[in-house]
Amino acid sequence: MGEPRTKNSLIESAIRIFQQKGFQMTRVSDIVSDAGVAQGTFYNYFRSKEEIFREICNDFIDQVQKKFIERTEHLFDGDTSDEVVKNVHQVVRDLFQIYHDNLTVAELLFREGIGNGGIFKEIYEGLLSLFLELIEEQVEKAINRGFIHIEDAQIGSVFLFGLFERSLLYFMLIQKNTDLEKLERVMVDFILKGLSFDYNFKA
Amino acid sequence: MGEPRTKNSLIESAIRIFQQKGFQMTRVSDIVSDAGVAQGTFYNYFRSKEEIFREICNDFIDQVQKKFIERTEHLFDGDTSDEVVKNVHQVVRDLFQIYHDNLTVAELLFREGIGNGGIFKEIYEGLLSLFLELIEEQVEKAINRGFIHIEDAQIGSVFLFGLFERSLLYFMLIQKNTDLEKLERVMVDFILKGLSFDYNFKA
Amino acid sequence: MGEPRTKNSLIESAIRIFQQKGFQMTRVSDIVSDAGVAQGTFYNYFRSKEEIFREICNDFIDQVQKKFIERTEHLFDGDTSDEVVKNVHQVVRDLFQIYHDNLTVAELLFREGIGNGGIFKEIYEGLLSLFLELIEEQVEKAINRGFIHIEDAQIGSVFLFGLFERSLLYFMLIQKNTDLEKLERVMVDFILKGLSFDYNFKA
Amino acid sequence: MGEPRTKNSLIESAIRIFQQKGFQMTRVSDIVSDAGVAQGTFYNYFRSKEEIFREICNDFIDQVQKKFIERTEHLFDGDTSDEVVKNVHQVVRDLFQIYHDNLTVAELLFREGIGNGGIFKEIYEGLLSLFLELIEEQVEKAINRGFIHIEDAQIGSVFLFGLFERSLLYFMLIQKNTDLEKLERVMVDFILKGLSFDYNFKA
DNA sequence: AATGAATGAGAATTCATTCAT
DNA sequence: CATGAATGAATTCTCATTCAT
Repeated sequence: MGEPRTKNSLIESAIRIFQQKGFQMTRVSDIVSDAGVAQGTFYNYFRSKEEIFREICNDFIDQVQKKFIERTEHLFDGDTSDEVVKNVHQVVRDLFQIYHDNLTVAELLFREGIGNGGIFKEIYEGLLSLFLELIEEQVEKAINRGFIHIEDAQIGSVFLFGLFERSLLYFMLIQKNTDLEKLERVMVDFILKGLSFDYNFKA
Repeated sequence: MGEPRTKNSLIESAIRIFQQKGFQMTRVSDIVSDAGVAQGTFYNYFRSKEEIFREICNDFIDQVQKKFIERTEHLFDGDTSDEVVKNVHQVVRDLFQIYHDNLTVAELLFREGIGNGGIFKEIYEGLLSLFLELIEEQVEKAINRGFIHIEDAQIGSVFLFGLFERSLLYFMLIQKNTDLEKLERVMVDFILKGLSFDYNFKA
Repeated sequence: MGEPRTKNSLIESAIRIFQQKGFQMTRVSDIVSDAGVAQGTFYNYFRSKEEIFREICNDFIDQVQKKFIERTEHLFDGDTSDEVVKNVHQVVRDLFQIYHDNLTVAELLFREGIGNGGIFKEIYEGLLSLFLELIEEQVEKAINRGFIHIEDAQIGSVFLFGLFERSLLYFMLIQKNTDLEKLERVMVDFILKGLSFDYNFKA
Repeated sequence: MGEPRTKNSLIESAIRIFQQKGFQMTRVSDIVSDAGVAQGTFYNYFRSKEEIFREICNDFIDQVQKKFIERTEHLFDGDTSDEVVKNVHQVVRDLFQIYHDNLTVAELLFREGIGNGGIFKEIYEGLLSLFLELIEEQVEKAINRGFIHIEDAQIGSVFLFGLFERSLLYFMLIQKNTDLEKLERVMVDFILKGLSFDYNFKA
């Protein structure tokens, strides 16, 4: 009873190997030998290689989705420009945190989702649309409230998302020594200016 | 002089199938049957499945690389803000054009490059670094000339690249009916404002 | 004294599943899950999957064998044709009964014994020879006593056996609603006439 | 071109091994090593182990079915008892021939069709029903014409079929040295008498 | 006796690549 | 150059059996 040790160690190994070699190139034999169990043991816990991948992603997806919705709702909240700026900072910081806490899986999902021929494209693209919609909604609200100006809210959302996702992964995965506080500061500044934010706005 | 018909038809088929199924999922037999030649014929022209992929990408990479260098060099050229704006527009438009002309291969390289476990990660990441360096150089120059302001040139470059690449692929591949002129306009505006461009600048 | 409950429940489950899926396709895990015990428990009672099958068959075989010998010995007993006819009826009825009482196992053994590649072929073919010998012996005796006439006793025995076994299984398994009394009547009539039985015989 | 040598040798090997070990116990590796080709070669010709089995059976089934229909139609043809007897002989001889010519496959299909858990049960049982129907039809016709007497035509057909199939397989496969002409003679005699055939019949 | 996690040999199938014609 | 049959290494997944608790 309560023997998820084997299962956990399979999951940990799987994450590690998936990240190194990608889903397709990862062999079940790689996972089990990394986990130090027999080939058959794998199939006591997962029906297939795909299933363990889904199981790995699902936690992350649920969490990210929930937090993203939660945070993004308040992206441009505030009655004065100062409050709004503070809020944007807060949201960006929170999203940084989510990614940071789940960096490995985030990368995994990102790569497999973008990568061709994947069964995971659909998962990833589902998330992507959701995020874009949420962002667009906030951008539109802010446009209506009159303190940001951009010709097309949807285009703006794609800019925000691309800028955010790409740089996060770049600075968290490739250029790892980056000062995240600075990144946040520069990002918020860039975004707000890009959106022609009215820094003197008062409700 | 013109490549033999057979080789071209293999390349065309390969591009089509790679794009549909991705590199890993594409079988040499898919390519040859699409091209209407025998299995063995493939190996008269390409040493391996990988080689045809590289050959497909190389043209695109060479071209993109050359044009990117060429164009980017003039990103912020100009003695007045009007001239600079015009130039940025020009560069963005040219890059749009390159992507547009090579959309299929661009997507291919993008997906395989991002996708995990690729032999193509290295190709893609090489390009990425090159582009980031080139952009950073221009951004730095513009900062020094005093008409844009951003705390960190490298971070800014990553923003520019992420924003540009992500939205291009989004609007060219997923939301295909987008008005590209509008996209260009909104993008240039967003970028320049995001970079605190001095719209009244005069050399 | 009574077998332990667990063993019996394993045997019952095994019979059910073997009949549904056949020996090869039945997994030990099917049996144990049907019986509601753990995988390991199976091996406290049976050394292997094969062993439980043998054990299931053995009871039936012993019984059938014993009764078959017992009955067949008296197949054509009797001093008048009436007595002989009555006896043949009795034997046929008894054999019907044995099959009827053990229909599931009879089918199991029949199918696995006929079916190729079986370890059970040998068991089944052993039974088959025994039966054929016993029948032949009786047929020969009857020929010698002069009230049936057939050119070759062995061939006749195979006819009797084929006719009997095939129709029993057909009418008990496939066309289940058949009137068994009628079947008996028609069968005895067919057999005796086929064997040129002398209906006016008197010792 | 015209290289069915490999395919034929695979089929021959498959028949041999299937017969020895049965479908389930036969490994594709057994077949290819018997045929002297590589494992992969098998899959150039057959999609699966099941497919080669079906392909093997189909020829036989088609042939048997066609001839069985053809022959059985004339089972009790004739205007005098002599003619009818001659015809029955002819039909039995023809069916013997069909089985004899395809003995290996006939056995294969018989065993796999009877055997439990098979995908081939359905094929076999389809054939069985067809045959039973055809025989029954003839028996009924003969009853109506008044020269055979049996209480139930269906039961009689099952007797005929069981007797025929079982003894053929017994004497062709197990007791191989049997005199087939004698078998035919004894069988026709047994059948006709069993059916209370009127040996003095005239239309 | 009962448990059920762990085992690992073995099976089917795929597919890039070779090579004789 | 073109062909396409042959190859066989590699991979996923199954399941009877074992054994420590």
